[in-house]
Amino acid sequence: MEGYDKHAFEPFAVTVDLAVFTVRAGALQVLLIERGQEPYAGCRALPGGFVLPAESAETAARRELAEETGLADVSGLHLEQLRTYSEPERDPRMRVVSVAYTALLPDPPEPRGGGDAASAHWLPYDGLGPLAFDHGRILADARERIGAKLEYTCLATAFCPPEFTLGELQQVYETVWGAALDRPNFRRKVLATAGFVEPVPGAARLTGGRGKPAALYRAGAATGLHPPLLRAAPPAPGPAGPQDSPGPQDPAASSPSVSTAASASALSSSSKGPSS
Amino acid sequence: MEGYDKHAFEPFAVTVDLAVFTVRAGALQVLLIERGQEPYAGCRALPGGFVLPAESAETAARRELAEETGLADVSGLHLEQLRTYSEPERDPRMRVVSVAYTALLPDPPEPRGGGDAASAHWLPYDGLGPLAFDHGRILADARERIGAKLEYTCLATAFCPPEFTLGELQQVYETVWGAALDRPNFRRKVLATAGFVEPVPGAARLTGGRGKPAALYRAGAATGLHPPLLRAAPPAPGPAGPQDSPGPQDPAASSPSVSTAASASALSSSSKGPSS
DNA sequence: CCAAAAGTGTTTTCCATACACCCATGG
DNA sequence: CCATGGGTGTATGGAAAACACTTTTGG
Repeated sequence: MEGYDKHAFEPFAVTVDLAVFTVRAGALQVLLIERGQEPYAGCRALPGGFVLPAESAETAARRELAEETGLADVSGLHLEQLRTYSEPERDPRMRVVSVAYTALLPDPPEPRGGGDAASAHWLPYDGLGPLAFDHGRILADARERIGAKLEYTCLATAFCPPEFTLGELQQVYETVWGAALDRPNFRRKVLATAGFVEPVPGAARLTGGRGKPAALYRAGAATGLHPPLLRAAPPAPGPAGPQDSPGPQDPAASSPSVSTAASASALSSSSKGPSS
Repeated sequence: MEGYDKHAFEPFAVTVDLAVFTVRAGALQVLLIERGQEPYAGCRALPGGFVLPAESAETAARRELAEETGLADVSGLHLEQLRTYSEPERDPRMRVVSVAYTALLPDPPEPRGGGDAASAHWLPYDGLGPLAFDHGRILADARERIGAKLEYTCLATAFCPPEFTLGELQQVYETVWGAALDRPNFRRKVLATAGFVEPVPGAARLTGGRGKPAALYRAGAATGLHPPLLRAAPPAPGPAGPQDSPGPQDPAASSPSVSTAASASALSSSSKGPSS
């Protein structure tokens, strides 16, 4: 195993797959493309592409993110490695090892990308049908991780524009967790955590309609939340599980290795009413 | 990017690297090999090897784990994907993308592997010198993850033999976190968390010497800890950071992409007194 | 004036901490 | 009988959940 030989191994293709999320219209939405080519033609799939010889997977992911979203500047967006998927049969054509990334965007991104031939669409996460390859599992893994990271990191601000109200931040939590939070307590918790958010010197802003204008905040310098902001009890280990949050789709299944054991509980939109 | 062509890309080698930890003699120890070949010859490195054409990275990691530890049965050991390292220059010879895994072993594993030519050794994590390639960073990432996961998962039992005492479990926490815990409170917390540990019907056991015999426990079915078992405040965000836990070595650096902003705080062994 | 959303205050409950203390064993 | 480690009990402080209440806007 120490003897390197460029031809001792079959060529592996290395790609990146992107699970790009945003919160809009009170729903968690995902950026998906529709495949044209044959393996899974017509199916929805995660955006992605090859890692070029001179770039890291991280660089490739950010490049693809720019191409697929059509955004000019993606340097400020949250992009984070999820994990790597390497099952030998995950692509029927050849051996493809894919490094999956999760990206988080604030609400107002361009609805569809323009860089590529395959058009990308924002679709609500709940009620998605099966995806191409093992992308359903990748997406489910990404979604689970986001929900978990909201508990103990300041990640939620990545879903918000540069300046936001605490109400918007709370909506991010409520949308991702699928549970209502007590506003006074949420407020206290966020403000008590040093470096989570910081007030903007400017004045207050209307919320778009009736209601008292809300103060504006910026994301702070902190990345971790100590102590964490806990939700009820998502990982119901075994019995007696009154499921709450939308356990949305369970497309290309496979059992997660770490296993939260809490599988889907279809209570969102029972059948798929997607493109409306 | 949709047009597949087996020759459109330069061949990537895909490998696995293993960060294998154990707790022995009150210290966190790591399994390392000493390189014979030239790039970084004589340097310590993580065990690892190529992913074979027909296997997944996970399978390759478990195979390497068996080879390097010399253990006959590694099926019960905790093995978990850490992340993938893909910087173009991480191996001077060619393009190597490496999927890193973290493995946790109970105390009494064979001290060194026998499968491979390169002999593996257990070495205390604190006070290590620089490692080959970017393995120093990989190891640091793995170590950080372990410390964090002890807080909100039942991972600690992976460091323990099939049957263990609460004192042993507590020692795992204290060793990994580098902080003393209050025994009565630790005990209550662990026993109050359903599914963390379960008592063994058999009788009590001596602790090896003086002291009251301790009850034996087994790992339970739960994977997550709700609520978590928090330590003091590891990620000091920016200013005014009275560092506590040993920020051990910071070998082959590079700035982490996700960045906890809290970089190493050399207070363990001030300078590097490595190979002693 | 009413609805809706922001923001403040208060009470209650629970949990983590910090101890004091008893039990069982080896020397 | 004393040191050592296992195990139990208990008081106290602080934070989180629950909820009543005021403020400020638009219709």
